[in-house]
Amino acid sequence: MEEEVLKLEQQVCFPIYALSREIIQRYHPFLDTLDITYPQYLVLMVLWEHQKQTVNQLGEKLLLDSGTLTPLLKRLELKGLVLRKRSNIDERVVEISLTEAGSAIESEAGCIPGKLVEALGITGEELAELQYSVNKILNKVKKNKLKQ
Amino acid sequence: MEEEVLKLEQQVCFPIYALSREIIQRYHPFLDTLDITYPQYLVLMVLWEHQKQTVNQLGEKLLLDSGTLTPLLKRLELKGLVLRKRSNIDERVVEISLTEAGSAIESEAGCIPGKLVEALGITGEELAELQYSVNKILNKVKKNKLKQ
DNA sequence: CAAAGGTAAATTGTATGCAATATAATTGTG
DNA sequence: CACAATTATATTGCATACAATTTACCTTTG
Repeated sequence: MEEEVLKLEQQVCFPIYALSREIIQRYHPFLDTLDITYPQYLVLMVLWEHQKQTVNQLGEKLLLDSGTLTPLLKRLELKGLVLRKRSNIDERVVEISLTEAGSAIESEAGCIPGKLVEALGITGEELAELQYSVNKILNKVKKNKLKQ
Repeated sequence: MEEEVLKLEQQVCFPIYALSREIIQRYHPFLDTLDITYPQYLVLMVLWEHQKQTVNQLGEKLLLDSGTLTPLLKRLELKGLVLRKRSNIDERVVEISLTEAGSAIESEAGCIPGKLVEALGITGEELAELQYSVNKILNKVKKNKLKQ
């Protein structure tokens, strides 16, 4: 009986981990058009909403650290989509902002969420249920993280 | 109005992607004790249940390809936890099985799922709801994958 | 104001992920 | 049986993730 806890389907994380990777794969055809990866798309999404962000602010929103973000942002800079500039007020801080090209592709990206849901073959209701339960747990886990 | 679709919280995938990484981080203290990573733990879990598996079978269950599994399995072999052996019947196939050490740590791992739920600070009910909605979508997406 | 302490990024090293390609073995077919 | 097509892994190359450390720059405090 008790060995049941070590089965794959019953794990807390495996289905989430697998689903995350599956969905990111579905993004590929759409993101390829823009020549960006999924994490790069997330960074751009934050910038489309907030114009300018420090590496730290991006990290807080995306739950990523500088070890991941620094090289990723350098690649976005190379593609000409963002600017990286040391703050004048505090030289430790690097401010990330959009270039014209980076701003421009927002309109091209607008259709992606809709197309993705279609590509996944799920209903709006199923999606809403999933988002609700995932967000609830994510918020709890994030809060719980600060306590540790 | 319509630009709302490009906000982070409303994305299909971001919360799942972030939650997956957060949970895997919570596994760390427990997996460190066994000196294995999370994907390595998943492979062992399949083997604890099925004794012997080909690389392909592992890939189907974990949704990973040989590009990920081959080096991962070599690392597990180096740690002395699994054996990799070409099948006699079909030399293309590599069969993965547990060593004594690999079997032995199953009992040490038995307590991990319980400890993890505790570490996440979520209730059994919340967990059940999450598992239900995630598994439902994952199954749909997996089925949908074959059609493509 | 100088030294200690803290902070923000960058760097280093290791381990995934995964697309694309290569390699080797097996199978199907004329 | 020869040979094309298929299949199972392995390899290559690139892009994350992330722990741990380093570096450079503030900030605080005696």
